[in-house]
Amino acid sequence: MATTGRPRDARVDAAILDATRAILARDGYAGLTMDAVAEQAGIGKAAIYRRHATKQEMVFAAVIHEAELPVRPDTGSLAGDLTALVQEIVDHLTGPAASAAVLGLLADLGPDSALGARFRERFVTRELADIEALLDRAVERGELPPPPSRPDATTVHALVTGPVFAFLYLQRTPPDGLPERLGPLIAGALTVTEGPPGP
Amino acid sequence: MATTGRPRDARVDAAILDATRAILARDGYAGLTMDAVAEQAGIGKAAIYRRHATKQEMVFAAVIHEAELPVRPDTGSLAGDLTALVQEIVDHLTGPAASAAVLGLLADLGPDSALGARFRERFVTRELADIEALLDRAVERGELPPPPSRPDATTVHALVTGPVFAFLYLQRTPPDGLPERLGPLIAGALTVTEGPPGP
Amino acid sequence: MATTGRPRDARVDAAILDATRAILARDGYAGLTMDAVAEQAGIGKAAIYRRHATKQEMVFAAVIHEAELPVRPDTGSLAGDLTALVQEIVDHLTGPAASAAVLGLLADLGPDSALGARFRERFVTRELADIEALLDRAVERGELPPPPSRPDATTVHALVTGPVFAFLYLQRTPPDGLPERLGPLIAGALTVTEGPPGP
Amino acid sequence: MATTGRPRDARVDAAILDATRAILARDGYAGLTMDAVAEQAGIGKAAIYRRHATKQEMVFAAVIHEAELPVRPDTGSLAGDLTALVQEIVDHLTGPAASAAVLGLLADLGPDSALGARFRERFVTRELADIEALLDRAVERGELPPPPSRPDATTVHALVTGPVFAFLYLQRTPPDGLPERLGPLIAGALTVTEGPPGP
DNA sequence: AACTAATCGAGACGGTACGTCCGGTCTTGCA
DNA sequence: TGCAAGACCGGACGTACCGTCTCGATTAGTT
Repeated sequence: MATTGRPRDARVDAAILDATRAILARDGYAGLTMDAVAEQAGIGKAAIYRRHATKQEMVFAAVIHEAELPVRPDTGSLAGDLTALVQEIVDHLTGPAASAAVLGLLADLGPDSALGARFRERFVTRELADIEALLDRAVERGELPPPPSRPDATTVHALVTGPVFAFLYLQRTPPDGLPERLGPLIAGALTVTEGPPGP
Repeated sequence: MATTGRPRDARVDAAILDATRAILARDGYAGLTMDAVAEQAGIGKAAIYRRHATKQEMVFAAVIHEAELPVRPDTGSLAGDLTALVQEIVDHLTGPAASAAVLGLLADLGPDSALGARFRERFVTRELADIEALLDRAVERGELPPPPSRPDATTVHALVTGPVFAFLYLQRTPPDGLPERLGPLIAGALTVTEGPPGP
Repeated sequence: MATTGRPRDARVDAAILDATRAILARDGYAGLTMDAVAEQAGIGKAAIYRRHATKQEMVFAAVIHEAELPVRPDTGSLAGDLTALVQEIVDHLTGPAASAAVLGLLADLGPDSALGARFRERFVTRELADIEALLDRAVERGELPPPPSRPDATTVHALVTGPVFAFLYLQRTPPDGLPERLGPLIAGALTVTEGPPGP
Repeated sequence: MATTGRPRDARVDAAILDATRAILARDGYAGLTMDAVAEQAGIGKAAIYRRHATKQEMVFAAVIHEAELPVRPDTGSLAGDLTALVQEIVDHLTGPAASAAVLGLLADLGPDSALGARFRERFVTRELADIEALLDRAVERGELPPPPSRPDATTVHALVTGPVFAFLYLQRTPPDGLPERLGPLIAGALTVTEGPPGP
């Protein structure tokens, strides 16, 4: 049915996402308006809706999808690897656009939407693979027992991302030095699941 | 200035909060409308705004403020106390109305609003006192070193509430057995703050 | 179902219709925007749609329905009565709002709509009664034969309004002196249907 | 500047005008969309705008310009000539496309546009020449006095087209037998311009 | 018993954002 | 250069929601 036609203008794609991020940083998620995005981007609203079915999709694309996940090198220890992981999550969530958007997005998505699934795929599933590798390295180093005693990747994910969320969005604590404090703490939680190491 | 006039009808107070919870459970936070609450409660919108200045205040009152915080008994161990604390938070957040409202509320409140401060007072400050007592008990038992080496209450709060948020709202994992798994894990994190056990 | 509630504000009704007429006079029917009406009237769009289901209904109410039909006195002759009738139609159609709206309204209405029927009721049916009386007076004076030879009221209506439309909207001729010229002409058409009056 | 290049496809011209007429007949003037015309014609929108500067121009071309004006023979009497003229106008305006378009076009054109002038040229100026001839023939026959007493062509034009418009678009009367009734009536109006027959 | 004053359900109010649609222009690749 | 396809900007559409205001009708407490 669709043959060729005029192709989408890549500059328009970029302008939409840039404007979305700028407005998020300036006015927050609640102050983000489709008309404002269109005006700031210098485009028509139809150009937005041609690309993003809903406001949530657009914000997701601007804030979550665009962010490139960096490689996670082996730091030589479980605590170091976890510190690096926390650092990365903190970096993600403290950007001006992301910090304004994440909660609103999470709230709007709900448990059942298709976009909610994609959101979780990005924020959960994809991290889980990295965490799995991180844990395997710790087992090789002897820091953790081999499976099935080895801690669950899902649990580690919750232990890593959860406190970051709590610090940033519940307590609204500034994130300075957070990774360095959280990383070893979580490593401690994982290495001694059967009680404190007595002599 | 204010003499007497007709007193407020307590049944209206209850009807508003009940309707709010019912609609939250049925339609979620995004589907919650002031007109819908009024209709479902069989009252006028003015009666709502006479009691709650904004939609967020109303939801806060219906979901957060109403819930009575239980007493937290001494379970005899740090891990037990933490398990009980996690259990209570999980209970709070898994009710049909609360689970629908918390994220939306958190997003709408933002870092600066007065209601945001009250929300945090409920969810953070008030918990901090209990956590402080919980930690003191652990010091007395010899499970933790005395201050200043004793872990920070804010950190413990983040370690406790954070993973619960992560499981419920990021991973959308069912909360079965969560407290029993999380409690000891966090206790482990606190008892070995000086790094993993040596070789 | 509907009990009392706050009654509609009559000043809002008037503001809407006034704004409609002002914008019609300034920007024409094509330039008439619901947003512009709302802004000019200093009200919200919802207040308009609460009263008028469509733009056409609103224009109809502003331009057609409001106009009060004057009484039509007996001028003593068929030609005089017809001249007065033409004069009145010309007056109706040369107002700044009406002249801008009538054609657009007529076009938008179409043959089948309910509003089209109301439009015709105003512009046709209601005139027909007056024309009937006018013709009866002419029969009494002996200017016209009694029924069934007496001309049809529908035909007279078309002979009266048609040329006015043609002058105003097809030829765009200024309406100066139109009634004085058209009235006797139509009277002539009616009095000699069987050919010119020969001696 | 303009060289040659690929010549325009005459089948495209026809497809556009056919589609325009079909959609006008099916959906009316208000339902006529440029995209719909392009799709129905199986062509691109650019091909339309290469031929017609605006939607109005296109409709004008499809409905007004295409119609070829027939020759108007001498019927031997003023009433006969006028009947034939009315018949022709009725024929023009009762086609499914024309009847849907004329009012909308007239409304969109307004008094000042260039296309409005062309519309009037077709519907007024061009008829005026024929009416002039028609009147001259009547003068030769002795049915009318010679100029300057002879009726004005513009007036005759309004007397002829006006009632047809009124019957078709105001009253929405079926046009059966209209020319036969209107022709003699207008002839009567013209022959007795000095008032009703005395006693 | 009359008065006062705040409440009640109902719903209109101004403002603002939504997502859709259309007119007229521009840009692809193909012919 | 023409052509089909379709993206582009601008702007109006009619709907929905928030928080406020205004009715007439209660419902106490105060005179």
